[in-house]
Amino acid sequence: MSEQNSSIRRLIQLNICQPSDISEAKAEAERLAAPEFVAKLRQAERLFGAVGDANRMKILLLLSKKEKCVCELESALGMPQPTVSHHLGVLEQANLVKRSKRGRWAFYALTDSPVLDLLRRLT
Amino acid sequence: MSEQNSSIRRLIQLNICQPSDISEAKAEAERLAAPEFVAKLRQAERLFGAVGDANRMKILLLLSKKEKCVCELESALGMPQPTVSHHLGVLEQANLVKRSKRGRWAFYALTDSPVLDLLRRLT
DNA sequence: ATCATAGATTGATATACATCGATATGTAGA
DNA sequence: TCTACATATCGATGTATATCAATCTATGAT
Repeated sequence: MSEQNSSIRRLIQLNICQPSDISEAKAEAERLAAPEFVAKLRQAERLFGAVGDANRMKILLLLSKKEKCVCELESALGMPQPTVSHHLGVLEQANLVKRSKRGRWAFYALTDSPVLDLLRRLT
Repeated sequence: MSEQNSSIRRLIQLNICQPSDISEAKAEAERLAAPEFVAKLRQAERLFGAVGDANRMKILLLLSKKEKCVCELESALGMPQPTVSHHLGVLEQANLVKRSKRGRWAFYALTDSPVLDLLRRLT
């Protein structure tokens, strides 16, 4: 609340920013560091981290038209099954896809996350 | 176009999916692998990768009210200056913030990216 | 019950990335 | 020009994550 470094004292002296700016930022930072908020950030990290990979984006876009099983994705993307499975796991943890097992097959379908709308806008 | 693995042949035989599904997925996958699209994916990776970090999200949220210089962020977040500078660099590369140098200070302000709207929705 | 098979998990390896001390760069004031 | 200083960059280190061969699990078919 009080320990300001010299740079900031100078910022205030030179009227580049107001003391209120500094204390407001400190207060906001405290809010961002609260355990409750940290949990939200972790979830957002998982979400953004999950889409932030080209191969997973490809998977999401492939699932846009219709749900698919692992072997379909494996074949379409030309990547080994464990790799596909791994990425699907990450996407599932982030709640971007949901799995439904039917017989031997595991079908993955998109959930309706706002992140997916954004992904489509961006690509 | 033709080399289907046995799993897929069985999927079709059992009428779990149509051959057209497979060829459509292949076509879509080819589109996703095109150099032009790969560039888009790389840019999206940079963007999602940039927001997909708790510290950088904190920075973005702190900048929401008003642009700030490095030392303000350093003080508010209690992290060393090179770390803050590094994160701001990542955010700048992703076009999420823009830098304006004023005297000795470097002020960073948010751009108006749709990702930021999403971040606010999620937190 | 046994076998074949779709997919998950494991484990090893490589690569990417966060962190942050040390140092370089550029700017302002004297 | 010299000094102080805000920020950027470098470099070393630790940690996380992608990839994929090998293996395990679970399910359906015979």
